[in-house]
Formats: sequence, structure tokens, C-alpha cells
Amino acid sequence: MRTVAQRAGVSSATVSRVLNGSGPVKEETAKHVRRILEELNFIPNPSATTLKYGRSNTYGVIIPDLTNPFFPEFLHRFEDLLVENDFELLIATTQSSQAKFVRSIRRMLMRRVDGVLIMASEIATRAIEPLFDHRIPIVTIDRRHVQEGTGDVAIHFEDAYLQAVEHLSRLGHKQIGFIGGERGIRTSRVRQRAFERAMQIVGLECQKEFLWEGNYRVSGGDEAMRVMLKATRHPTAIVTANDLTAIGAMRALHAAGINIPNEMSIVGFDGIELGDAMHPPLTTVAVSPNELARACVRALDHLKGSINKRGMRLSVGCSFVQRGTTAPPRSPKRLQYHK
Amino acid sequence: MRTVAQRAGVSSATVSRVLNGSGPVKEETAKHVRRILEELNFIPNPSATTLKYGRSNTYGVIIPDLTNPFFPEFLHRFEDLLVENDFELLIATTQSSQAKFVRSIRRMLMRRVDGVLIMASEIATRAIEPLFDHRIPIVTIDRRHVQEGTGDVAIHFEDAYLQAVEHLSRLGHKQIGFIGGERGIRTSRVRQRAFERAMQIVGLECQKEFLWEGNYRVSGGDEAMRVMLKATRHPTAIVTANDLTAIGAMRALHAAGINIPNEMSIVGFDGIELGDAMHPPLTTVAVSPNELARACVRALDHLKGSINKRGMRLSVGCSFVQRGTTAPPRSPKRLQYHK
DNA sequence: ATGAAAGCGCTAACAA
DNA sequence: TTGTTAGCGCTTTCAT
Repeated sequence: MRTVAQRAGVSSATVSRVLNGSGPVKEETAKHVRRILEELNFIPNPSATTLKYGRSNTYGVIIPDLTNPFFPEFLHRFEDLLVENDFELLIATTQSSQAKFVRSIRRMLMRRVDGVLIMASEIATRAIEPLFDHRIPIVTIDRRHVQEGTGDVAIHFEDAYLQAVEHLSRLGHKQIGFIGGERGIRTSRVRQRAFERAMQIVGLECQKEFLWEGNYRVSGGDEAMRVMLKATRHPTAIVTANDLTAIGAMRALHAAGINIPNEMSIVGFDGIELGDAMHPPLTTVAVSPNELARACVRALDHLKGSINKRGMRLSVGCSFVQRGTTAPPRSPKRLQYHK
Repeated sequence: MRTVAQRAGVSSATVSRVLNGSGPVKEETAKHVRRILEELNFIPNPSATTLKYGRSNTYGVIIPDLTNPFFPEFLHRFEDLLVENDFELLIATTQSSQAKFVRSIRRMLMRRVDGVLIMASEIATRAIEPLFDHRIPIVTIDRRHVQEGTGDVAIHFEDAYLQAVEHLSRLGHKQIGFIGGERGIRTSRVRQRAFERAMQIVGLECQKEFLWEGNYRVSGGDEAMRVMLKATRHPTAIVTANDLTAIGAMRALHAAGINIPNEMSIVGFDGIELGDAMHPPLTTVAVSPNELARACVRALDHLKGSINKRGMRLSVGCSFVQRGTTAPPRSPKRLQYHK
């Protein structure tokens, strides 16, 4: 930058003002400086700014796992919004490990992020305290609790699962099961409770033996479904904690030669693009990555600069997407392995 | 850090030496300093180091698209390797846009990365010149050209497609088609040529009308397959540029009521985990994300610090994964839409 | 074995 | 409207 200033015959302060539009500069001077900037192919060094001000124009995002396609789809939208603000994105994944989560938080602190979006809900409250101590704005997804410096974006699972269950009920299903996420993760409880509540509202009995545990990945849905198929009684339809779980369940059903949707209906959750490429295409409840991203950015921006206030409580709706994995239940006789 | 130094009654230089093990410190002093470090919850500020030395202990990665599951799977491994070296990962996506690519390069420059891994091969050589000018080590994937400061990791498509075509040929297929990537992307040419060469080696005629263009996404495979099904002649088996393309092709076949694999065989490429969750499970040629990541890190590390030499030329093999989308061809009569 | 100090690039406060 | 300057945190060289 000094080089630029010298070449342009001005001071570095003027160059800075031109770059940021942060002070009065005679248009003529500005033009000249811009030309030199161009000529010298000037690349600013944000480290200097970060060093000086202790902020980096960056939001951090902590997600459980990049290999769940929902997150890439979300991050894509989220980053687009950040770019508009000249913000950067720092991604950290926890792989469901507390140790990695703690390290992620540390990275966020080191990089002097201006806010952290926490999408990994398996987190002990203790682990985020350092953020709190350092007065970093926090936005959580589905923690459903806000305080000073902390906002929350809730996904409307209650409505989502109500739509799913109503749809199945209208088709004639009475025995509806649920494959959830790992126990001990907050959002797993939220999702399961939303499902139970939906059953109640629709007037169906929710049977304990029809609740299984998954892991938000294909493997969990697959295993849960295998366990289910070994039992003597099983539901005629399954609602799942997310699309990957549903896809895993479908795999197990296909492997057992059970027809989807005629012998078993499945509903996913998330609305990942690949759901539509499954066979049959996955009926699901979709969260709009766009809307979610917008809400997250809004909640983060709201706390930026003024952390001495409660964060926003936002909520994002879901839309039911009917595709090919749901149909009326078949005769109530016991399913057989066909292969 | 100054606070730590004061509290420990030493100079900041000593603290620095303790932190980095970069100089002689009496064990007793070191212990004391470490205790204070702990006590004060010291968080280093890497911006200062970046500012001072113009390097950031970061490798940048430029990928076309985070929503192709191969990249998250790869990045996961890649990051694991970097963490071992206390390196960070800076991800940029181009969405196949030259403008975004140029911006990505600029971000890499601003952030003072120590090397850039370029996995987006649609790039004009011009666009990477700034990296070259700034003496940033570059590793490309499948550019198949190295020079001073630039290494390359080649994926062995020749072998990959040979395995695929041999497998199909052994099953009895004679008419084998190929759905590639967008024209104008280097790796698309490489893949198509590798396919053509494989056909030649196996002694099958490669027919021009059996070559279609995709886009490395589900949509491209789907559309190409729809076009194919409208034609009067078509192959009995299809090899694709990647798994997403294959999945798209499968979707179109399912929609047309054509049985996979009995009426049409499909082979993908990449080996993404979701391929195994398709119905039927996708036969594919897998690249090990692990091996690829290892090669990339090796090539990058090789140039780190000493850019005045040719980069390495590495090559990563592929392994054929037989699953459920390939079978002997059925009678040669024209396929009909069944639905 | 330890300390003092310079300097990386940037920006805002202040001076002119 | 423009320039001067201090200082952000860190590491390394040189001196002690």
C-alpha cells in the first residue's frame, strides 16, 4: 500500500480512504489513485485490519458434517448472502465430537470472527462459553433459547411433522413409526417430540415400540430399518429425522425386497436435492436453504456491533413435498422378506 | 500476549519461544509461562503472524461445487491431513463461473495462503497467473502439466474407464455410450478421451452418436438420458463422467419405466457414498478421497518454502466397484417407454 | 537463557 | 482535502 501511495504521490491514508470510501477525497485524486491501484494490481491484506481491530469480517459456521448434502446446499446460499456484505465464511465441522467442537470454537476465536452460527446441536453449553466470554455474537439453530448476545433460528418441526403425519393419516395409515437422530442431541429430542405431538393432534396413537434411533446418516436409517423388519409388528409408514435417514431406510427396504411405497411409506425431512433422484423420489418436508440462510444472516447481523442485547428469535417454516414414497397402506398382514 | 508476559514476569519474546518451541527456554520458566497461558486462556492471533511474514499456514482449495458429494468427502480427508500440520483450509467454490474463479484467486491472495489446490478444471490459464506472479505454490488436478512452482495430481481415468468398459464388454455389451461433462472443460476432454481409448483397447467401436454431454450434476445425466431415449438407436450400457451424472441418468430411466440393469447398464465414476444407497446400488469406479487428499498434500508440501522448482507429478488410481447397475444386455430390440 | 526492539499493513484520530 | 502517526500482536535478530 505504501508503494501505491508513493507511486500516486499521496499518503497511505488517502489510499485507504479511496479503498474504503471512508473519508473525503477529491475525485481527481481518487481517480488517479484508482488507476495506480489497478496498475500495481494491489491486493489488500486483511490481516492488518484484523490485527488492528480484532475483527475479521468473517462469520464462522459450525456444522456437524459436510457430507450431509443439506449443509452444502445451505452454505452455498449462506455464503452468497455474506458476499453481498463483503463478509467471509469460516467453516468448521465437528463430526459429532466434543473435542473437535472445542477446537472449532478455538479457531473461531483465533480468527476473530464477528459471529458464529452453531448448527451442530449436540453441543454442551459449557463448550460455547468461551465465545460468550469473548463477546462474540452467537446464533444457534434450534436451541430455542436466546439471551444477551445470542439469537436463535428455530425450524418449525412441529408444523413440518404435522404436515407429514396428516398426509399419511389421510392416506389411511394408522401405524406410523419414527426414525430419529442420536439420543442426547438436542434437536433429536425436538424432532421426536414434534412427531409425537403431531400424532396426538391427528388422533393417532404413538407407540413406543415404533420409535427408533438413527444418526442423521444413511447408515442409521438403514440399520434402524433392519431392526424394524426383524420385529413381529411394524408400522405401515415411517417418518424420519432427515432425508439421509430416509434414504438409508429405503435402502434396507429395497434390500429386503419390500415395495416402496405400497408396502411401506416413507417421509424424509430437509428436502435435499438428491431426494428427488431416488427411486422412488423421496416424499419429504423441505426446509428452504435460502430462507434459513436469510434468517441466520439477519440474526447475526442484528447482533453485530451491539452485543448487549438479546438476540433475535426467528423461525423458519417447512413445506411438504409430495413425491413417490408415500401411498395408502396395503393389507395389514405381516410383511415378508421377498428376497 | 503482553499480558501473559507481564503476569509471568518475562518478556513477550520468551512467551513466543514457549509457544512455538522456537528457542532455548529454561524448563522452569517454560512451565511457569504455560501455567499463566492456561490461566489466562490465551488465544493467539494468527493475523499478526500473517501480517509479519506474509504467510498464513493455510492452503486454499478451489472446487467447482460443494454440492457434489465427492468434494465434501474429499475435503474431509484433506482437512484431517492439514490439521496434523497445524494448517488451515480455505475453501472457495466457482460454480463454474469464470468471474467467481477470479474472485476466488483474489481471496487466496488476500489471505496469503501458502498454496492453492485447484480442483476446478474449467479454468483459463490466464486466471491463475496472479498466483504465479505472487509465487504461490499451485497444485492442479488433472491439468497434466507441471512447471516451476506448479505440481499436478492426475487421476488415472485411462485405467478407470478401461476397467469399466472391460467389465461391460465381458458382460456382452457391444454398444456402449458415454455421458460426459460440459465441453470446454479440460477434464471433460480427458475423461471422454479415456473412454474412447478404452473402447479401442477392448476392440469395440466407439460411435459418435453415443456420446452425450452432461454437466457433472444430476440434471445433466437426466437430460442426456432423455435425449438418448428419444433417439431411434441407443446403446445397451452407459458410462458416465461422474456419479451424479449416473444418478441423473438412472432417474430418467426409472421415469421411463426402463429396468436397470436389465434393459440398460450404468457405470458411474467417483465412488460417492450415496451411490451405494441408490436403487439399484450404483456400479462405479471409485477414487479414494483419502489417497487423493494424501497426494494433494504431498504435492503442496513439496513446494512449500521452495517454489523454485518444478512441482511433483503424482497419479492416483481408481478401483472398480461392482454393484447393481450392470448386467448382461437384453435382446437387441428397441427399448420402449413402458409408462 | 532472556530481553529489547523493529516492522509487517492498515486505519482513525488528529494536525495542517 | 490531505498528511502524519500510533498501535494492533507476533517473531526474530541482536544484545546482554
